[in-house]
Amino acid sequence: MNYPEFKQPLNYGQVGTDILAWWKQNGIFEKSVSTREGQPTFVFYEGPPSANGAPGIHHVMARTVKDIFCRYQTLLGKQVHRKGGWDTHGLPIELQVEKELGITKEDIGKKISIADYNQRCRETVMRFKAQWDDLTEKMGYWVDLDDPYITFEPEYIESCWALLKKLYDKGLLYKGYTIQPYSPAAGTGLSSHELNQPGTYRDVKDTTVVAQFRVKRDEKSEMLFDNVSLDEVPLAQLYGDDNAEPEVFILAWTTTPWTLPANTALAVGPKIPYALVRTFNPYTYAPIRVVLAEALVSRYFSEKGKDASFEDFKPGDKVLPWHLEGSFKGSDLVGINYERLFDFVPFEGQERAFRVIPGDFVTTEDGTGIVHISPTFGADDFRVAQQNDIPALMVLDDEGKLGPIVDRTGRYVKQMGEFGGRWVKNYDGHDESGADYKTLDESIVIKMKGDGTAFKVEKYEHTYPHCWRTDKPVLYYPLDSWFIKTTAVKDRLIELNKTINWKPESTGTGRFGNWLENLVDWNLSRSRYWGTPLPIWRTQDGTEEICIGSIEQMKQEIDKAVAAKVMTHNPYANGEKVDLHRPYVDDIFLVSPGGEPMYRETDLIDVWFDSGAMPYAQWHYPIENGEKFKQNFPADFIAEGVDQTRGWFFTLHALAVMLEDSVAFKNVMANGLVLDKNGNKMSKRLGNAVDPFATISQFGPDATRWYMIANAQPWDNLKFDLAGITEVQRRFFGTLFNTYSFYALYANLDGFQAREFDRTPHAELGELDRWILSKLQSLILEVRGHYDAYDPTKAARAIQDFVTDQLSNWHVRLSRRRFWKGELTQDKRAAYETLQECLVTVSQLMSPIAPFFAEWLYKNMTDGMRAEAITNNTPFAPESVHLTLLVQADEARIDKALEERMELAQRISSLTHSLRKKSVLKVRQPLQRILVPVLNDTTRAQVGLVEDLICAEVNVKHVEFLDDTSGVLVKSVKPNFKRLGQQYGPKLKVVGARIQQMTADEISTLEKTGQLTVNIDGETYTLAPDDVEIRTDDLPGWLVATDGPLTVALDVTLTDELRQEGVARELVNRLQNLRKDSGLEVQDKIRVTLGQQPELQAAVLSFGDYIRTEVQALALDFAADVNGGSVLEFDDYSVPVQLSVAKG
RNA sequence: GGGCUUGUAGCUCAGGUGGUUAGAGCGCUACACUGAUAAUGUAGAGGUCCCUGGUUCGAGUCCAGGCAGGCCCA
Repeated sequence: MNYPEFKQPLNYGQVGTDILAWWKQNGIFEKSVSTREGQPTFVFYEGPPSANGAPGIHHVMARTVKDIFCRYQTLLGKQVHRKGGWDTHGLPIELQVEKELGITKEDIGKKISIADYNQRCRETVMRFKAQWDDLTEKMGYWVDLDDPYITFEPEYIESCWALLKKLYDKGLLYKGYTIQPYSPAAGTGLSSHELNQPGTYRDVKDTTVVAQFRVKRDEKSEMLFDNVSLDEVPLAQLYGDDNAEPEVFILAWTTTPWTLPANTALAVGPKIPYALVRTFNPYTYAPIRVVLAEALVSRYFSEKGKDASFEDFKPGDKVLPWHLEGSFKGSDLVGINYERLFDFVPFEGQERAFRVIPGDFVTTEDGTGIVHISPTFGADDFRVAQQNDIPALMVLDDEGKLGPIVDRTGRYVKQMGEFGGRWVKNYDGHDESGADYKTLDESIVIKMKGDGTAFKVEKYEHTYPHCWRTDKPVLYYPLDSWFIKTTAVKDRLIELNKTINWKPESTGTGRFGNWLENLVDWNLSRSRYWGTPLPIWRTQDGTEEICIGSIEQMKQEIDKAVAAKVMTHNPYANGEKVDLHRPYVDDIFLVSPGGEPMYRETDLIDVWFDSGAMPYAQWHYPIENGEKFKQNFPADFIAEGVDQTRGWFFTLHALAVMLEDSVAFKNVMANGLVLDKNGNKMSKRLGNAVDPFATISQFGPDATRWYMIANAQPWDNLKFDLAGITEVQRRFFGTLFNTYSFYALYANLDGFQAREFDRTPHAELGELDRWILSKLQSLILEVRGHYDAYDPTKAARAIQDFVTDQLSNWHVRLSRRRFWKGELTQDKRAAYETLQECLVTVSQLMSPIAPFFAEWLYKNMTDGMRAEAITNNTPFAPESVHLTLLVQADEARIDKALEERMELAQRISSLTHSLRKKSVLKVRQPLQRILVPVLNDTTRAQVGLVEDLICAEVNVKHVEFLDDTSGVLVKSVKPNFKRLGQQYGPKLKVVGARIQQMTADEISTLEKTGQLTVNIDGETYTLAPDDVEIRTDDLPGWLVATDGPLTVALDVTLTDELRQEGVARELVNRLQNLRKDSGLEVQDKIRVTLGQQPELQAAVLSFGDYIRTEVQALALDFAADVNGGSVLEFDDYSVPVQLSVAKG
């Protein structure tokens, strides 16, 4: 047996495990890399997963995408190394350990030593490694698991240090501050995780104020002044001076009045409309004009006061008269200068501050639509201030350091005049019960009321975060942080990003591009324990510091420190193993050039630095392996979830640009999410998570992968439905399996073994074979194109369509008779060769997506020719499809005309089936002819070439063409709107209507003379043949079916001969069923005896040979009494039958 | 709130540069076909192409504004 045969249905899960075992035994993955030694490389970076949780089905998705392109490039002959990696640091691991130990961050270093704690983290982080490795294998993801990079290893951390030092030496690493949640009572910063603890957000009642910021009149703000409505004479009188104009104020609301002295800017929404309103201050009754969002005017001004008399207004009146004087877009207001509200402390940045700036976070939900910005007390404020070059208001403390106007205990600094030393909130628990007690906020607004800078003061209840330990309100406060100055290379980041091929493109230009446009410096600091420590040591006063770039350098510095008696001894003096984690690095003290001791800055760095450093650190570069690094940088391809856009994708890009002035990757695919079948996020809690292991073992890895890729583009979210896998399995894999089984069954019967080169010359092949081979070449071109463009979905769909619709359902179906009959003729040989070529090529094309099944198919198809191939070193010499070189399309074999006429054959067949159905004539009943109207010779010739195929498919004797000369064609005409529209524009309607009314004579004139002049409403139009589409969709007296320009009529006349042939076919069908039911093998010969029945006997008389050949009967007789056999059921009668196997 | 993205049949998805009658598969119904077939064929039912405006002779497609879902960021 040349080709293995399998029982239906195939167990696809078993195929997966069998092939996997075979791969392992034969080291196929290793060979897929080693056999490409010396070839051009395709560099792939594995984004390291974290093994502290079990893998989910979405990991199958992400890794399938990675695998596809690595395998594809291997098929193209490139060498693709795939070093695996593990991401091992970070907050999720720490939180998991805290949870398991039942401790909080506060307990670390107290209840548990940092050393023990980090040891726990180290053990926890690889907990699910075995499961991950298992999934990797079972899903067929080829990645090198034997030598992965692990981010907690000393070499890896050392590389990170070396890179940090490079950045430091370039001046890109600096200490600054960010605004973070801070608990003054506890004296500590709070992580967002701590802030998300239940109960931290509580309702509080605060004193709020709408503050008035006085606009400076200058060129920029002139528009707010020059459109005073001068016709309102009484106003001028009211101010007592014809030239006097009320001052203009910008209104801004705050729930934290104590931040107002730190105000340095006001933010408006660029697209928001704003209003200029004339009115009075409700506390001082001074005439004023104010700016606020148009949408919020009604919140501050009553309907009653609208355009009310300004003359009649008296101090003390409840209703403020107001008048709308102008409106502006936020963008018009940007750049306006205003006066500082409080000036307790000197401020050097004066001239750059106190400006109106745009802010993307501004809304008209509450307040005034204008946001007060104090860069030292709000994260948004800080960011937007930085982007607009607005300085923060800082004061010098006793030690000469700059700081905010609030100290770390939560009090105003003493320079704050009458408010100096006061608590911003009640952080010390002082007594608030006195009748005269005023909070700082209250004191401030009272002062503002007097100054005429408060427009509205009210108590307001809102939710505000509180420290989970002290129950005191959180302060957003500037805290020290180390930064990488990514803004310094912003332009280069943007420029190089434009050279990256993003899939989908919008993620690169939109999500990532916009992020780069609004870049702020990368905050590296994390106050945690399990991670890469910041390698910076500083003196107490911060004037001297050193950045360590290697273990060697650290040891040398330690020696210096020992010499200077800063350290007692060098713990690594005798070659002890170095652990660069805390607490060990914290116990190292260095000495400054000035002789001062230096202490390590206690921060860890952002784990994203770890993963972004992977192109370098995976090789322990730049400490060593410079050559290896060069060969593997940058990556040709990476792929991760779209959620990595500002994570891994960014850190890779940022580090590559800063360190190498290069991109880190040339092609990147950002894949979407895997949702449940209802479009909801999968989660263990909801119980809708799909278990990848169960899925793979039930459906096999190939159907799972194929479904995920074929169903939706990888960058779209996938609604994961197991029913979809079943469908893929049945429709695609089932069909492909059946096609193979069919081939194997008959090839084995004939003892046929395909050979690589001894084949029927292409020119000698029949239409059907040349057609499918032409389609196959087209498919190769198409699929290669899709893979090259990183579009695996289109590749999968094209392969699927070819296999099910073209190969199985047309080529094989129409070729069946060629396989059934007799000897191994030249035509039969050609049929085998053609099918063999299609199947092997499909196995190659599909192998990146369905690696196991493709392997199964390839091996079944080619194992029999392997020995010869190896001897001659020909394309099928490799034992695995994944070691082959992807076949090139032979474009000489693409015959578009042939593909077109086969499509005509398919459509005509379909129409004929439809007509049979309408006439209730089963396909088994032969009919004389079908009629096909043709209006040009090309179509006629095309259809003529496939006439035999059509006849066989729809069981008619011939195709008859009807042309103009037949005189029976009825033509109709349809306007060609595209052409007519371009030509006639608005007149298309009347022209189109006129065309649809064309008479047969007019059509004929147009056809013969090439033009037709028509008159519509007195205007003359000359029509050309291209302006219309002429078709014949009616044949009087015939039942017709049409499909676009194609029309088919069926001659339903039945002659006696046709009837008899129909009966003969029925008989064949019954006998074949009987053979099958009796369990006979395909090649068994039989003898048949039938009961006497006139119609059958007549049919056998005429078609005996045909029947005997079909059912492989040596004898076919009638007898009066047939007993003990079966009964054949026909439409109107039953006939007993006796069937026996003919020996010999 | 911002950026990006998705919205077409019960479900999953196609629908270059606008062209009048919007398709496929699955599912459903009916009939047929079947010596490779858990396949296949034919027919039927099933659509406010998310909504509202606009541009145009003509909009699923282009523009503007919304609505709803998703991701990331605040």
